[in-house]
Amino acid sequence: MTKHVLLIEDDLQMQQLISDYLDDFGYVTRAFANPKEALEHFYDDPKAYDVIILDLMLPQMDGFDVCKKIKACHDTPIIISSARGDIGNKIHGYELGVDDYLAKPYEPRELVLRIEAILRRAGRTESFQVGDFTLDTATREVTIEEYTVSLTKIEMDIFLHLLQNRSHAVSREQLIQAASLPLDTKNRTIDMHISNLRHKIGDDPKNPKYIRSLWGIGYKFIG
Amino acid sequence: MTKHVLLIEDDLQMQQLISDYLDDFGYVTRAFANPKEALEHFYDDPKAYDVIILDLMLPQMDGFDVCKKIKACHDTPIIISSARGDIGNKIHGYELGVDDYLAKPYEPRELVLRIEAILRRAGRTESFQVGDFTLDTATREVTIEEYTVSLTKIEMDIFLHLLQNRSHAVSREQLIQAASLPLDTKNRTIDMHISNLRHKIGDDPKNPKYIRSLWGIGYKFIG
DNA sequence: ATCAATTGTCAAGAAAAGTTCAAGAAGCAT
DNA sequence: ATGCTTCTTGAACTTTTCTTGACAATTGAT
Repeated sequence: MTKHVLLIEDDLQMQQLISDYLDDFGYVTRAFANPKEALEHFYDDPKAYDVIILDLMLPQMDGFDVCKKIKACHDTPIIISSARGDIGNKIHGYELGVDDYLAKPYEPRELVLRIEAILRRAGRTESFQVGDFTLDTATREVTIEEYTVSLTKIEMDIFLHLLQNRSHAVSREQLIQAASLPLDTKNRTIDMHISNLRHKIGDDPKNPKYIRSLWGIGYKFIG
Repeated sequence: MTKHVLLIEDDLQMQQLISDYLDDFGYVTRAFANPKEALEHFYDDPKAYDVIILDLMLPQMDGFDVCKKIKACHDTPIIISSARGDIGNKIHGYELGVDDYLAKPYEPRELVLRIEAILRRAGRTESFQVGDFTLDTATREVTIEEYTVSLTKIEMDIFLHLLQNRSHAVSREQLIQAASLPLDTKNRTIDMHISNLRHKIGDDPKNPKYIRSLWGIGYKFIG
């Protein structure tokens, strides 16, 4: 299931950078420089976004006000992205129900990690369907035609990443990242997880219905 | 397709380490310790490199200046590699259109991941059309009129090179280079790849629709 | 027409990448 | 601790891809 990010950031270059980066990780980002517009858009469908990234330094409106208004309407996770100088306001942020905090400048990768952490935290009891599968990220159970199996954490992470990029090639490196494994993890390890995963969802590598091996490239979920 | 990396790094040991590591992943790295020389080389052919890795702490020139000059000339992705102490300058970097950051010391593996992410972002040319064909370089699949075949890496490299030079003669030596094969590869090997390729795309050497043999010269893609 | 050079394809074996086993390590719950 | 599950990885095994010699077919030159 593709995750949607609402980005409220007035620095257009920063906006672009983050959008592109998140894009690489399979997120769909909608960005606004103007908080009023962002809020208007948010009100249209408060459940549309999985996480909101909010810059505190905004024109027209105080970032805290934006935060309050969002939280008053729907409990979408918020990550505050603010200049280092505003760090003093950190506590303040948490009081508003902010879920995480990043001081600029930060590494785009760091942001992705935070988002993932929050989504994992927030992704309670949420079960959704993709193709033949019904996945429950909370219990890590996958149901396929009346038949339910439980995946391990790593298997679930890998499965989700394959699903998020279905009909696209996914390298082992990407999967290592997606499952937050150490960077020096061997390829064999991924193969093994794929093997176990295939076994659990009843797939056959020689004649794959779901996960296809791409020689010298990685794997792909057949969409 | 081999990716080229321009490495600007004054620590020679670091330079060697990174070069070697990237080499393992199939990148061709050109390294400079001196930013002026690097820039001169860059100006020679600004499109020659797919990504530039730039150390901020350089002799003779400020890293930011290098960055600006590069970006002013051509929008090659830049990854800044800086000592942890310089992190404070990060925001400055973003303003310069830097694409990603790495704080030293870092794992070479991490660098490879960043490069791949950036190339993925930059190389969104993933799927494109040429004549009757739709090629997907990510999955190495070629579609021709509803019919899809997957090529091997070498076949894809050869096919791309033929396509890039369509209606021009291409020698076997060129194809050997294009597919990064050893220089002493026999001609028969290329013929065989061509044969397999023809078979996959449904071409007949005696009556070629796509790949024509040029006696004593090589092959050419009929445009 | 004859001949040498070049090309097409087969088939065999080498090399590379993928799959799985199995054993031990690491993590977790009781 | 103890037992259970999960994770990791080398090694064995399988499959795919690559390479190349062999030989027939084709081409161009004489």
